[in-house]
Amino acid sequence: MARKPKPAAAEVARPKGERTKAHILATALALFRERGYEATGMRAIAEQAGVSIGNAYHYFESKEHLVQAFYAETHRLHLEACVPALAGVKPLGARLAVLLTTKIDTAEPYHHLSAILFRTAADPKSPLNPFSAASTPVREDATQLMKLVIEGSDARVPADLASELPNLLWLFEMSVILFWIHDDSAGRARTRLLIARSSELLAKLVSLASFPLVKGMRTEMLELVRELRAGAESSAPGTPSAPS
Amino acid sequence: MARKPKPAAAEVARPKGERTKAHILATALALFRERGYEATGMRAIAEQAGVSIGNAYHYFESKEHLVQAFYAETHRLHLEACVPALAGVKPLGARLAVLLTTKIDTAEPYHHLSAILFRTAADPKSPLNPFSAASTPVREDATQLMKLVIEGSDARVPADLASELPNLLWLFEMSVILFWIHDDSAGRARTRLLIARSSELLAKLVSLASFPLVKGMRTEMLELVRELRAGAESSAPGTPSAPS
DNA sequence: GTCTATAACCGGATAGAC
DNA sequence: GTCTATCCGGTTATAGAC
Repeated sequence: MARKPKPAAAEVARPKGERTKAHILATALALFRERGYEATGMRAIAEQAGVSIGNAYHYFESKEHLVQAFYAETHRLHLEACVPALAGVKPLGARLAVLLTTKIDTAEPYHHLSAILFRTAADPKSPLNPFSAASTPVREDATQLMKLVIEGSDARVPADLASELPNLLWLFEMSVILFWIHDDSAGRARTRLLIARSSELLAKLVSLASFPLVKGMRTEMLELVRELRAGAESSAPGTPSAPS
Repeated sequence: MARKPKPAAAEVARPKGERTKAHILATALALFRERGYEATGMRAIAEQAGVSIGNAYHYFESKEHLVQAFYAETHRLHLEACVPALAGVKPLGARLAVLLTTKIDTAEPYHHLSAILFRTAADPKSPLNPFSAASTPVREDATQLMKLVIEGSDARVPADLASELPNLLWLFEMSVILFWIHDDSAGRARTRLLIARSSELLAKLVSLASFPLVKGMRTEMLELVRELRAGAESSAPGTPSAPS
């Protein structure tokens, strides 16, 4: 019953054609970067990678799935840049600004690719959309990082707000990225202005959340968010909510 | 020098092939509604409309442009439903809810088509994206309606906020529509919940905007919005801004 | 110069053999 | 897992008709 003779040790390290997959992805990203997404055909990718079209489709369901794979990679890059940059920074506003700035800096080489990714955000059926089940791991990673930003700060966050804040700030992050995609100013100056100011504003808002005048609204808003999430049974688990 | 003999009166009414264009659009919308966007081919549209493919492309640059044309039409429907429904309603929150509810009700038959439209919102290059120059007239119409909602209410809005509020609330409207697109609950119950509660919350926020604690933030936020718009020279004139 | 039609193109995606 | 051959549908080139 010895099903797998296993030729030698240390062969588990590269599960067969995993190399091929990584190679195709790397080739695709390079070509996207050089020529742009639209101008790069699947035929060109396959040829450059030294495989056939059919083989490329064996590893990636579609051209857009190549972009999704790239998305996972940029998050890794973001993590590497963001976490060290956060060291020693305590105010919430400043930490938020660090997260967002490192985000747009690490993603800069793929500015136009990000637009492709975001294009699918509105399509409920696409597996690439950030609210879909398929994107859950990436979304979780992103909110996890946001949680680190909050908890590492010296801001006092009320308990009820604390549990939702990472999700709410992730939505804010998505908004900033959407703005960035449309931003063609030199050095993305407009996005940087937006980040600097809105981060401070949001931090101030959080610090004000316990004051009597604002507290009622905070409670109402959080209750709404909870109810909306509760209503999402069959739909995607991660629930988008509106800005307040 | 009589350049145009003008055969008879009332011939200016139908400028030639305008009928054909309208007919193609109507046919396309019907087919989209019956079979869905993806499942409806340009060949099928042309055939059903009794024209050739080439002719269809003479009137509409692309399949997506058919969707843009539909968008203009839904706004007309929205207007017809919204304006009468606003009569007699004075509180800002209620008026906002009326605008949003009539919006999703009139657009309901084209729920999945709206997703197609929104898909392009992230693509800076697409003429269909709501922030683009090509979409300016439609966006203006929408903010104009929002202005009517605000000015017809009994809410007291500070002057500096008043000039920006229509634009800000238009962004809010876009967010609600994005939520609606992803909402597959029965009767769009979750979107209706979102509309009812968030409209009230926003109205409350506006009424609080003059209180000392909040006033500073209001000023800062409005200044940021103005600066962002000022920085948008070469880009689209209508500038998206972040939620606060 | 505005409208209409036919035939091809092009590129993403699939079928099925090896 | 890898390939070749093919499909399919949006789009374009181009020529003729009003």
